[in-house]
Amino acid sequence: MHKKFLKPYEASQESLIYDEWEKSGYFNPDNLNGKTNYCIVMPPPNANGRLHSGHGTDFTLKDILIRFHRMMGYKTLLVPGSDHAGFETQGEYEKELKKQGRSRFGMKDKDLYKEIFDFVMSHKHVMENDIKKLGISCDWSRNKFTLDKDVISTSCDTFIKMYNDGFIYRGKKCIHWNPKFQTSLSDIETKFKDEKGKFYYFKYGPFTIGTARPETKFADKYIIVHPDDKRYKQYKHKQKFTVEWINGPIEATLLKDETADMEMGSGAMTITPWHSQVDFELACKYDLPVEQIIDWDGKLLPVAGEFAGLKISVAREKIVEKLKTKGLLERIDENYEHAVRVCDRTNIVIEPQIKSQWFVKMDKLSKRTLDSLDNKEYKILTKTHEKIFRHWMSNPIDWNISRQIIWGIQIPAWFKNKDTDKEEIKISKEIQKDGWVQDTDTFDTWFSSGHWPLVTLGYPDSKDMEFYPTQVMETGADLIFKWIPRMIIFGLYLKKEAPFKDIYLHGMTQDAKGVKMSKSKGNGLSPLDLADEFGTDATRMSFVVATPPGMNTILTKDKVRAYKKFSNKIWNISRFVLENIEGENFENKKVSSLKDKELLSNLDEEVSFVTNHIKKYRMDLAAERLYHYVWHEVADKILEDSKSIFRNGKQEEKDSRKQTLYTILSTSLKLLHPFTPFITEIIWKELPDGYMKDDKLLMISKWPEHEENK
RNA sequence: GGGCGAUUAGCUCAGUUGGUUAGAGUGCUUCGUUUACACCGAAGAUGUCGGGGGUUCAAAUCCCUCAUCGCCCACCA
Repeated sequence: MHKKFLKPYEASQESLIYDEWEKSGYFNPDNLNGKTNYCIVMPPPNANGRLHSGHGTDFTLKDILIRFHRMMGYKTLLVPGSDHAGFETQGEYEKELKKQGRSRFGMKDKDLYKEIFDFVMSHKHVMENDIKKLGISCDWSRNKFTLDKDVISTSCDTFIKMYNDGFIYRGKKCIHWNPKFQTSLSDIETKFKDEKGKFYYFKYGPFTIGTARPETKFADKYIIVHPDDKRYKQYKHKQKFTVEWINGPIEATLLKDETADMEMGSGAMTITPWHSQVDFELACKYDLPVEQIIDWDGKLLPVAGEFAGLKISVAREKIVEKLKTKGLLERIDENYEHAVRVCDRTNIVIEPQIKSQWFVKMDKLSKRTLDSLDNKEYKILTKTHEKIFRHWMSNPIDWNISRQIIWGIQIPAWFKNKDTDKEEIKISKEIQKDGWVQDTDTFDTWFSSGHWPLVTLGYPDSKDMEFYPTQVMETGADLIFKWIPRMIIFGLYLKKEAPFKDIYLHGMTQDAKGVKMSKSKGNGLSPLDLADEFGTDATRMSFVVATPPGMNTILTKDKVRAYKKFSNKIWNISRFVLENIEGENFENKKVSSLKDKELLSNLDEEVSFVTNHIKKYRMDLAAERLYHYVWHEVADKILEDSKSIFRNGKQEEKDSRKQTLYTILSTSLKLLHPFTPFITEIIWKELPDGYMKDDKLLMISKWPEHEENK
């Protein structure tokens, strides 16, 4: 009797195995004998966060592919890494600062960067332990962080190369400016606040225009009405008018555009492109001049005439007063409710301003990406996603890569007389003296993470570049137009080759109500909690089964619980088989019974099915098939049948069956290993040496032989 | 506003290119403890495959339409 197997299965035994795998060195391809490379790069999770169920699905699928190919004899590499997660982490750290009664405003950028860096480094191991807990067989000796020196250096090199090749230019964009703290803010650093205010109606030539911000209107020269608005039918698009305005007569032009809201006020509005996102877009559409009215401190510029230098809050009433005197004020709506954009943390009202930002020209790069797809240099596995991808890439707009945060890679651009007519630019990674000031903006996170397959493999000259291009990029479907195109673009641009051969996108993980799991909704199921409660193997199974490529999956505890029972089943099958083959020597015996030959032939079919489906990225179907084979065939039928043979059969029948059971068990363990690595490795230790046990570690034992196209 | 997808047993979902009697898990009913396992086994009940129309010898599967839900992107659509 096997003493150890008298105990029931407990998932807690899993924790001992990962160390053993890691110490064996076989996560590192340098220690594998295979000739053909098989490499997958893991999308980097937030270094400062925990893994969520999306990562669970993500990493489990990759690990299945890696473990399968390792057993198939490939030289496999799964590269781990972590992301600095710009916005999110800076926000987290600001909360931390708040607890200490401090604020990022007033801090030097460099000091803040250093503090966040140390903060993240001290938390990174938590997320990494999460990956280990899920049993992911990645090579930790190649671990990467998105702010490692070489990543920064490579991203900057690409920026410089693209600038010199004419792919990068400086263009204007409307940003959120905090005038008190003299900084621009990202979208998520701002929020809307409902406010009750006044809405003014002024005479503007033959029109009545409505506005909540009279102080911005000095240089407004364009009136917008809806093309279908019957009130303005008699006027023509681009018709000119001379109108009396705040500081005397000006020439105004009428534009008919659908942006105008007929329901709002009089249906006519004037635009102030420098201080409004929507107006700026209109100005770009019609190629209108844009003029700054309010300076960076929130005071009026000389264009305001007698009001120049006044704070906008003071100026407003005075301007209304003047217009009233001139007889241009029609009426004031006192109860105007609207949402004002304010700084998320300081509640300071945001002043939209136009600032120059860096853009990447996308037309040629996108076209090249599509050409490469047409030439089948890489494949997108699901047709739906290929359609979305093609559509997106066929209509590229230029990519704004400037971000107004500190926690990122600072753009290697230097200025003299920035944002003036005399602006001078120098692009360089080196520190510049003589009055040159570096751009305070950082790269959009996708700019640096677009280099991920390159930098994780040590681009440009590391030996690891032999793993480039990688085999497959497997990630959440939401990244089809964020990350995937960027990686392909940079791969093609720098290395003349797409960074992966296949693109496999899994869906989003949803809760029981079909809502996407996310931190903000608080409906997530932590894969770590699930692993604690039901075991990692069960959790992995639940991530895989019923998760076909591209489809959303719903994760519930009931599902995981079902696979915990499955783990128990595997354990007890093994217990039964091991107890019955105890002390047998299989070397010279053959399977003699016809029934047993049939069982082994059925087993071959399982091997073929599982193998071929993993190759086709249908891990979901492979896992489901294994589940049914192991439970309802092996346990329910074969084991039950064996009991009567062992009780009443002839010696020859018994021997034949024992041999058959051992073959079925060892083969099943191999087939199951990529899906449920822990329990299979634990049981593998108990198999008698020799015969089917070709290596001490199941992880690197040989995948069962199979027929190719069954 | 635009795009994409889903709708199959009480619940959560499979169903690969159309092809016998539509399948799993979970839940439910009855029975059962014999060489692993009660985290078990055996047997069973449950479905107008969202509604309507079309193509076909044949539709859960292909086409059209309506309804409901979800996801993504919002100067790209």
